[in-house]
Amino acid sequence: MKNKLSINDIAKALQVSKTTISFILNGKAEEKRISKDLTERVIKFIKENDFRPNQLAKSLSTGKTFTIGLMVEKISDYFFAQIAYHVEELANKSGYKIIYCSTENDTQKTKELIKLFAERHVDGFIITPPVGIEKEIKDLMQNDIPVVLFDRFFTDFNTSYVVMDNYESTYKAINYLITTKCANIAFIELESDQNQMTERKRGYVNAMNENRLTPNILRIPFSNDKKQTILQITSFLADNIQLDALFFATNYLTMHGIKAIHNRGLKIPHDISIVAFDDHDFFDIYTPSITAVAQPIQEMAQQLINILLNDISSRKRTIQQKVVPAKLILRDSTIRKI
Amino acid sequence: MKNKLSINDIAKALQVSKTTISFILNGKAEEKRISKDLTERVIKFIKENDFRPNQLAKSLSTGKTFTIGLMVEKISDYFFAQIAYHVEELANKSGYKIIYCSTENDTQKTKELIKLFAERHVDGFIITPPVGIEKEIKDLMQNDIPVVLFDRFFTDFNTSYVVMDNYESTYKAINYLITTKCANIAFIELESDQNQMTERKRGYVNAMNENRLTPNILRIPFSNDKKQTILQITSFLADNIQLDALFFATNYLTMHGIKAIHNRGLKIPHDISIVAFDDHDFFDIYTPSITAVAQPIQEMAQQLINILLNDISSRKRTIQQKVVPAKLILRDSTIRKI
DNA sequence: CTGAAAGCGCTTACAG
DNA sequence: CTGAAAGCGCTTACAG
Repeated sequence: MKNKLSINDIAKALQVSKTTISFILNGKAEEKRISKDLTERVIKFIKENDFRPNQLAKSLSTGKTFTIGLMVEKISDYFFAQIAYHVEELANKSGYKIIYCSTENDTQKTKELIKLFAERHVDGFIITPPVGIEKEIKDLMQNDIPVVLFDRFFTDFNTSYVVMDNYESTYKAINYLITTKCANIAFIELESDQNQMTERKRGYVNAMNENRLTPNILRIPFSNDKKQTILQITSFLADNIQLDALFFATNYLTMHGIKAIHNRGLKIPHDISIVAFDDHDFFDIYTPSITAVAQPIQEMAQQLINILLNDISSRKRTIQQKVVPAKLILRDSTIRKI
Repeated sequence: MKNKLSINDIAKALQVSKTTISFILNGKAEEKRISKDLTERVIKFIKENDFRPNQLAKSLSTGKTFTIGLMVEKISDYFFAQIAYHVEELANKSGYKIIYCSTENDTQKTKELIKLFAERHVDGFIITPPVGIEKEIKDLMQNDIPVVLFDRFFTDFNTSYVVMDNYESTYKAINYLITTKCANIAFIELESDQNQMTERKRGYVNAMNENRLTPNILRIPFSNDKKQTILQITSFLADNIQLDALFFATNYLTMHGIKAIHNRGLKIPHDISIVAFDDHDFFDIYTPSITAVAQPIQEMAQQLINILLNDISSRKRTIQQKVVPAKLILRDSTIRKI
């Protein structure tokens, strides 16, 4: 920005002190009892010259940047991309901008990114935490920087968060499958000990046990690529020909699982029913359409922003925890058997 | 950030001037011939106290924020979400952070957002421009702020950009359909006069004409919701039963088109072949898998960052324009007819 | 009703 | 080899 106007230039041009300009700029003209006449002259000048105060200078002196740090596992994933969209839209309304990054669920990378965002003095953080960053989160909180976790949280200490009801929604979905006469239901998940995953599994296992059915769990390593995952699910299906339903713990697993089901020449839902965790555009279009446990994305975004902005603007930090219910969207991939 | 260390505190604690601290911090110790002994003492102190300079202050005095403004049509769209992922990853390597927003292709909103980003002194812009923001782009350039457009550009004035070869890739895809003996090929597009769309259409029309086939174009209003789009395509199919292939100009149109094809009870590819512009995870999984014109997303992101960072770091602005070739990914939705 | 001055936390030209 | 001082462009407590 070369030769851009500053508050000083205006002060000089108008022969007024910059204090006065600043007050007017910040809508404190009345409060500071600046004369109407002067106020109007200044406003006119500002409009005519399209003056925009330098936000960096403003931030440096007020300590507020009106920037939120959004740290998600991977911005391009359907779920996170949707969250990013809604969070930005809502933040915008309150004058906040979003700076984002993908953690890739990498602990070390995330620690560094938190520091980088803190250096830039973001006003608050929205984070899907990988394991092992408890200390960094605590540091932020001790430094009085608002943080709200989402998608998952730490069970061993208290933070604000917005998560889905992973246990309940999975539990219900499995029970639904059972009402359709499925009995051999497998649970396909990522190898992860984060609570969003363990809760889904707990919902599955409890639903199965309560119905005197035997849980059957396939764990896919994180390091797998697409092809490996498809192969692994394919051979799992070959080894478990009794299966009549699959519950996929993430939407990407569902995508790969569908390929595997094809490889085995099985028909959905006739030979095997499937339910996906996390909805996706795709599931509605696919033939047959796919039953899914849908996260209420817009509501989650709204909660995240509410909690965060509220925390930013209030003087004392509060802990707020929201567990939002999911919605089981019934489609054609689950059908009554026999 | 309460009671955080500043360069002043360090200067006091170590009984050195802050000038010296600043030099050491910026790796200018040797250049400024600071004694090794002092340098080490300072570095040690910084490490021990985990001192991180306030980037706001730094930016205010240097004029550099190491922030890039990414303005896309909609961050949650598959294509833009992928671009966002790669752009951030690449920018990160050079110490840049990304601040993003969705323009929704709204001219007025975009103008305002450009100003908001400029106020924050982003070092450069990556923009998918809606129509009518030529003046704002020119202003940025005149103020010596690097801008690179992508996905589309303005034909009436010179800017840096990275776009796909929309004409050529569509032209080739249509010709491919013709080699599979399709003759009644319709082109389904969004009502848009932006060049990425008009170029795709030009590729279609030329390929048809050169083969003495009659173009048949369906334009979907921007304002349509999902349901309306599906209905519109469904009735188009009913009115044009001679069609043996559809080319969809965007991946969302493809999704809706597939539903419409289902509604009509047509089988892909037996009754009708389809080709999508823009690839999507979904297309590979769908049965039948969908032939698509794939944008080389990672390459585009790389070009965007190369051009922008190069422009940021060089003193004189350059105009760089890259037209990257697309790849026609043949899958099961296009099959030789008869 | 309005302004001079200090401060936010850095950088850097200049001086010795 | 090192430092005092001015400056980046704002805000705000204080004074009159």
